[in-house]
Amino acid sequence: MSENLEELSGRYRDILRQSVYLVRSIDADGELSTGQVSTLNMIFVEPMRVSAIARYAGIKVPSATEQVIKLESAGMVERIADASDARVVLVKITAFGKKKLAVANKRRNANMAAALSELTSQEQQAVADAIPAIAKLNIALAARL
Amino acid sequence: MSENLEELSGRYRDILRQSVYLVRSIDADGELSTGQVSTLNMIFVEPMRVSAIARYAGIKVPSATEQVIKLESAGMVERIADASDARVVLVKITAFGKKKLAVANKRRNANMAAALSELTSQEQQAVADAIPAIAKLNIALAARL
DNA sequence: AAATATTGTTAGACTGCCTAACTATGAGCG
DNA sequence: CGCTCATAGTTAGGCAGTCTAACAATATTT
Repeated sequence: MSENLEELSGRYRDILRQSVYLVRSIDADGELSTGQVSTLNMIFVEPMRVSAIARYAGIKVPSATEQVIKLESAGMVERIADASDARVVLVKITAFGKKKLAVANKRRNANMAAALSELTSQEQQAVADAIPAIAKLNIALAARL
Repeated sequence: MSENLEELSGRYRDILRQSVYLVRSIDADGELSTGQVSTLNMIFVEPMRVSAIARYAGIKVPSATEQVIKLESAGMVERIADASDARVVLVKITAFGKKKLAVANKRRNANMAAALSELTSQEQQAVADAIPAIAKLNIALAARL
């Protein structure tokens, strides 16, 4: 089993690396970068701290600050104060940001759906079945950081 | 079906985005960057052209040239001429490069294998089963570029 | 009240990607 | 043959996104 896991690790890492480049390339010509879409998705429901954004995005706080500044100057988020702690900056999505995000998500999902449609239904099912396992795998990976 | 695909697209993109930052973070403290490991893996068996490296890595030729130059100055690859076409540069891994790659791969695979070992065998199987489908999906994505 | 910790920003540097322009070689065609 | 066009790779310059280190402002602890 241990040997199988080593081998599976290698193959999974390969496919993942490939996916990364492809998704980045395909998303490249949009108005919003991948990181911006992630950030907007994160704060869609409720405002988040800069530090929380950094943690969830897997980047350091100064990098998150930068992203937020860019989004703010584009009018897609606003920085609001936290009532209970004056050090904290809460990042809130604006109506304009929601609109932009919807467009970006739609385009990205359409691209992915078009690619998925070229798979057989068995293959689509295999991808769908793997998602919960990958989610769990990601939690295990995150714990190793 | 179309609606299912949209939904699957969103979920798959989410999980992928998450995976990307996790793998990047986990691999970060090694001596070789992710891109360098990819390149060395590609040319492990036989030398490849710069253009082929670029294509497989999903980057442009000048970026591949850059990577190759770095690997060359680190002594991990050498550039050799193609006998049948003087324009072509073949990139060949050196013994030192193989050694470095083995270390990097071992560490990366160990990290991944440790995470995979926390999954049930059904979940591991689901990941393994999805890999061919994702490979095909990636080809479909690549065709949209 | 003072020392320490936390939150976020600023400054400066680095990596890795891009496009555009260039050199050198090969291929097609009169 | 020699001209034109295509292909392979490099060089140059620029940009986005990340990092660490140092800082300011506020909270918490002692």
